[in-house]
Amino acid sequence: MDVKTVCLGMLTDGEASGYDLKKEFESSFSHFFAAGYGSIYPALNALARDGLVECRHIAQEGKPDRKVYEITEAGREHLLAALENPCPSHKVRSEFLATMCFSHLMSHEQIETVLENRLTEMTNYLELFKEFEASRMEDWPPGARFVLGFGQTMMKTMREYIEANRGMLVEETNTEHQTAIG
Amino acid sequence: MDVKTVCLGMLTDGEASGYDLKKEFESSFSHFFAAGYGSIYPALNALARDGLVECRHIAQEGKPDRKVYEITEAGREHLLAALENPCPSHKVRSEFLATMCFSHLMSHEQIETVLENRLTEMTNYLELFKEFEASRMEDWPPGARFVLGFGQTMMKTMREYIEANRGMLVEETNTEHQTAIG
DNA sequence: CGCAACATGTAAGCGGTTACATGATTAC
DNA sequence: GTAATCATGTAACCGCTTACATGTTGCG
Repeated sequence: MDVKTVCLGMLTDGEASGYDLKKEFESSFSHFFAAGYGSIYPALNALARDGLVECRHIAQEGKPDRKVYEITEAGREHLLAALENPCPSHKVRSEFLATMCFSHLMSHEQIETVLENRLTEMTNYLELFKEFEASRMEDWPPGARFVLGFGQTMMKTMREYIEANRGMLVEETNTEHQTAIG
Repeated sequence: MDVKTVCLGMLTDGEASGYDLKKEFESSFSHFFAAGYGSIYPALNALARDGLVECRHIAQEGKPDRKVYEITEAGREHLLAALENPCPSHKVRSEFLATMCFSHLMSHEQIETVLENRLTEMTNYLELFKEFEASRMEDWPPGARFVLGFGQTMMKTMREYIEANRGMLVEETNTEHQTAIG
């Protein structure tokens, strides 16, 4: 499933511009699917070219036209076909974990910094999620609530795991870490 | 951090061939960093070209030469520099969660299938992790143990979350799911 | 005065995936 | 016989990231 298909899915919730979709990628989708303007705008153009969405231009003063996209019947069919994949992937790519694999080559200060930064990022996510909960969540489709809860649970678990196990990495007796010279 | 750097890190544990490294990507790294032969072999060639690893050819009968790589002093320095990044990323890309966002467009059977397949994949990971625990884990550096525990905790939590919350997606009263015709 | 938000796009480049190519040995 | 394991690679392709390009409005 690529950016095109996710955009199509977002448009089932109502018409939107590329700018609007970007905000959705940055908010409710941010913890599991990244996309920038460089992917979104070309994706919408391709969807329009293939007749899966229709575009309405809305003129504005001093700004480029707002281009609002609406999913078509063909688009809905295409989306439903994409959703038939029984094994959608769930991939993690973690430089963080790769770094921790080699923590015995790092100083305790370096390790602490990396862990603190990761904890901060997870706290930021949790605060973002809390904002969602504050607003009209009861209108959300069940899937969206499931996905939000999933993200919350994962972030909390990661935070707890790091807090409970950071001692493994820094409280060992080897204050003198191995260096390149070693 | 790219495949090259991770290969370099793996080689701090002792010399290895591309084939060996692939096995490591498929085992202890599988839950957070994917790499196929098409990335690994070119990566090792590039590392050798840049003097970060050295290559020994070992002749074999009826098979291509086994090419065993060893990290160099320059390689160690390069790796340590890479490990200085205080904010290594941790990215999730989940077609699974994207699919669940649109579960209100799917039949209950489809949703169940997707959930079952995801549960199976997590169970497979947990069995893989259990195998690691059975073998000489006490020799592992602390970082590797931390990362294994991290993976176990995440997989267990995901499994529990899905089992506890699948009802959100399929037990609702809307047995008649929305279709493209709707 | 400067920054954030609004709003859309292109183009180069990069990194990784997939498919292809080869071929012996061993175990079932 | 047939599949898996051992063992290395190339090349085309694809999708996404990054940097660039442009310009207004409104807030502090």
